[in-house]
Amino acid sequence: MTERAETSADSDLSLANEAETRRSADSSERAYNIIRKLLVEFKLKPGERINEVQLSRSLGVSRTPIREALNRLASEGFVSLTPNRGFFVRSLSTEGLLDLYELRSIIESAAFKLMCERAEDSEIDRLRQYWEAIVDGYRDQPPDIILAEDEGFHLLIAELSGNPELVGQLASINARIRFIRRIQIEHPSHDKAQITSHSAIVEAAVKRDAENGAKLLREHIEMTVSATQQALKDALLKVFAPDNGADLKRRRRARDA
Amino acid sequence: MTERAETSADSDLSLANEAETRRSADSSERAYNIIRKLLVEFKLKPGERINEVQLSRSLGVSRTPIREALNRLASEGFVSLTPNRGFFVRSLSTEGLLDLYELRSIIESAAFKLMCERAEDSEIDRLRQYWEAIVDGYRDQPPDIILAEDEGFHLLIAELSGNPELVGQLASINARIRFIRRIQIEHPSHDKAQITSHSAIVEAAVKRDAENGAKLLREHIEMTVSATQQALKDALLKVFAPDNGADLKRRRRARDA
DNA sequence: CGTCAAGAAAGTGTCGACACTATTGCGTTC
DNA sequence: GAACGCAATAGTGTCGACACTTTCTTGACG
Repeated sequence: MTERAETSADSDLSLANEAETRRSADSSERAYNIIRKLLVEFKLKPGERINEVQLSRSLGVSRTPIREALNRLASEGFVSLTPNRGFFVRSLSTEGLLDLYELRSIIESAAFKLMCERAEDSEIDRLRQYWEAIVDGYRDQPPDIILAEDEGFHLLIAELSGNPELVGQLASINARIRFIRRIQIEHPSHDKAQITSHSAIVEAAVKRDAENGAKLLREHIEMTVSATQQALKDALLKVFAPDNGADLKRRRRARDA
Repeated sequence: MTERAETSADSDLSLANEAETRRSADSSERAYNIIRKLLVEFKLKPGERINEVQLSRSLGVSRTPIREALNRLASEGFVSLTPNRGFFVRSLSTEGLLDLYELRSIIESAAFKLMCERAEDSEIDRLRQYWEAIVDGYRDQPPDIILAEDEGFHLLIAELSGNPELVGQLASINARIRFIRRIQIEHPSHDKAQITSHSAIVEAAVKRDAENGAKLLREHIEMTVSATQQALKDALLKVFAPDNGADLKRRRRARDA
């Protein structure tokens, strides 16, 4: 069932981020990317136990790189490890997602303030340029591109804060909520508001209006949260009831610690 | 040199935290704790390459659990992995430390605000009780206890924020700066200010004065930063020049990306 | 005397195998 | 017929070995 992971998955996945520790095109790295993709696309379902042997067979490598990848994913919060029972897919319950968005909001607004204090004028201008370069065709891009551009925008703010730890944190959060953001982006209702938000944020940055910009960011992120809840329900429904979307009452999955 | 890791290290290390994924008393977990202890105590020196075979010999296990532990530590930022060259101890340069403290400050003040908004009265009271229970003997405890109590205090605030992601982040940050905090605690100059800080923070919590409490926390943390810089210098000196503390000019270590 | 190259040594990345733990299925007993 | 325990199965945790890469050593050449 989880067999036959698409083998072309190792290339296009790491769109944007991960300012962390880098690796090469090892088996281990490849496994990490593929498994993470399986996770964010719900090919591996929330709450499910991960069978290392199956995975190693379907990826064509031994269990060692699989386990290394899973350990890494456990540190990043994608999966959890119960001692002699194995790795489990951590189900992002609704609250879990909201917690993540809240953390993101905290970090981003803090990053914005720091950027206002510290960044060079030329750097602020880079942010402006970045946004202006993509704003025109923004709505017309495919979802993956929109997502990458959006993440890039926010990551750039984090970078201009001058604190690499913030960048790392944000990148890690992004990876965990990427799947839901992609779903959201496909609800076209949101794009317009997103564009005006970003423009307003850039404007605040140019003025170095830390308070207002931070507030805009908070609102920008929190605005998406309600839509997120619906998107999450849709996603879970799609996962647990791929065809018959009828009896959604009985689907009481997504229970997590 | 790094041989003979103290074998009694697996018990007392995990003082406080790690609300993350849990494991058992596996070899892997044991290795993780021991290696992390070696790292925070500078037994493994910043910038140094970590020899897996040596480590596995000195811990009496094979390389597999060693590598799992190192992967975990890499995700947490303690070490870095260069593809075919191995794991390296990430040297916490001065800026790196300041970045971490800044992140900590951001998260803690945000947590305080959220706690003020959300926590039950009884929970706030738990914070008050926690602090009152330890404040009397605070100064007289051994450093490790003081450190654990201090971390516990701040972690409790994070818990009362109601956002487990904040707890996890803070726990992870704590682990990375623990070594320097321990050194700081041994400079007795600081205790007094710390005690009054904590008391003031509790007071603000009881009044649910989010703004003031967050400000106090920021100051409380930033206050330690200048002391931290000196403490870091001392620590590095001790590490790289264990006996002859004379020519500190030539020690140009702690260079990091 | 310094530079470079080839070979030797050391070290990482991955594998298959085995021991031990958890789980499942079956038969026994009340 | 249900609960319990026991055996069989499935799955994780760890090991030692080997291939391949990097690093060090040695020796030849300019």
